[in-house]
Amino acid sequence: MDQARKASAPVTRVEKKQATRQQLIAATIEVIAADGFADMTLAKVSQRARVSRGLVNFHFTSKEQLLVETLRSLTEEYRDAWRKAVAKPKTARDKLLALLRADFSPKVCNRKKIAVWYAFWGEAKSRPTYLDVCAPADAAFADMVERLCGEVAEEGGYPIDAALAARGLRCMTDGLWLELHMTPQSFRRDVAMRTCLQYLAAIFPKHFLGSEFDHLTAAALETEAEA
Amino acid sequence: MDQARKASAPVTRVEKKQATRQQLIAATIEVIAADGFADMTLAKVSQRARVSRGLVNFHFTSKEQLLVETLRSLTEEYRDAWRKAVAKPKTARDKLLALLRADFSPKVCNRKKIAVWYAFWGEAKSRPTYLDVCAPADAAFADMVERLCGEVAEEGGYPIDAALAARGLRCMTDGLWLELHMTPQSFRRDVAMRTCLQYLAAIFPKHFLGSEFDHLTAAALETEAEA
DNA sequence: AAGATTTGGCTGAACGTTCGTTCAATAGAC
DNA sequence: GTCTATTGAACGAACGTTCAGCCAAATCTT
Repeated sequence: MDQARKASAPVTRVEKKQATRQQLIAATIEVIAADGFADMTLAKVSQRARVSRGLVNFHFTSKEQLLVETLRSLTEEYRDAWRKAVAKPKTARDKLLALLRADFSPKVCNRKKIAVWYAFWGEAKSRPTYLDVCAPADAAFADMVERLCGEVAEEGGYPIDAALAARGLRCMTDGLWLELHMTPQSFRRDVAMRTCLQYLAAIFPKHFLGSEFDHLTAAALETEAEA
Repeated sequence: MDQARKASAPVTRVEKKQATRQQLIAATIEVIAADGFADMTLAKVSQRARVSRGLVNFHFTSKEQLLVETLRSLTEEYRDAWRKAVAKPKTARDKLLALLRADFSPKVCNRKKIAVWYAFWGEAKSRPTYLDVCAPADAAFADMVERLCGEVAEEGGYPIDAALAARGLRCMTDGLWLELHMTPQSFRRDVAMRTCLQYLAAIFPKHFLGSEFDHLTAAALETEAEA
């Protein structure tokens, strides 16, 4: 039954439906990144997705739900990224490094998606639905960072508060995302990584004080695929 | 000519005009904090400011300019706050501490105003006018933090990159603001302060490793005047 | 000093536009 | 032939903006 189908060309109806649905979400991300949350319009979304004006209300019950599903898509992509990153390494130290690398990887950390994240965050207080979508994932991420910092702290016997250290690291990465959003010309991935690494090296010197800095100027971090 | 006038009751026409202008900006902040940027409406603003519907277009040429002036007001208030904080202490160490205390003071760091900040940041990419308003002030703040970190680093002869340390501190405070915005129930001023202080103590141990932590649990930090 | 006149902040209704949503008609996959 | 994803026109609501009129403060006149 299951023939060999490429992901590029959906043939069955349910596949096609799911494809256009994803297409609409992708178009929503592009429109928000380009025009902002307030000027995001279903007409613009349908135009960018190359579909008719009324199709959005067929796939999504309302504009609001399209936005919720867009945020859900972003949240899941981010969660999958850091879960995959943290799965490979063995030690807590290397897991933390992988987490940072994932946080600044071009797939999740590019101007377009950061703009959409901040657009949603800007509306978060007035629309609790958005919080319901991403809060569990954010809490899971915070737990993971705190657990890893706790392990490293225990290993090294550092006289610091691991919860505070984890909070500081999370907030620092969020702030670095903000720098990419507001002053992209002054943002560089390797600088962002080194900023976090200097912090980690200061609180966990035995684990992070080393030649790690040299690796991160490598060209691998500089490839900026804004797709 | 100049009679003794209280600031509470403007009598002359120009005073009254300036007062209602400020009233409209204050109402704008409240509406954005309550309903979000996308649902902010001139009707809501005029209703909250207790003025008629068409008055906004008398004081401001358009809705867009009302928003720009609101952001300008917010930016100047924040700039004045950290300038005043940094003026009193003598040493770079104490100036940094005062900067942090100002950053988390209830006057600038409360749910309402943080929500408005993030609302504007969410629209920053698509409306460069907003960036023009706050970019100079942000740059001045960044310069100040970097200068102070540089002084402390030189004093202590710490083997770290002062620019990276300053960037890390700025991003950490921005991220802590985001925490207040997204998960206000898990935010506490003293915890935010301690998060930053643990960072400073780690990179500048001779300057910030001390009994500073105890002070910050004082009730003075806990007074949350969300006005 | 007091009335007369001008000035300017302020009102609220009206207008034109834009947006989200609905729905009958259509075309292509099953 | 049936079902369903898709179209595009149409509708109603909501929004930003405009404007003629109003009233009190400021200025001028006597």
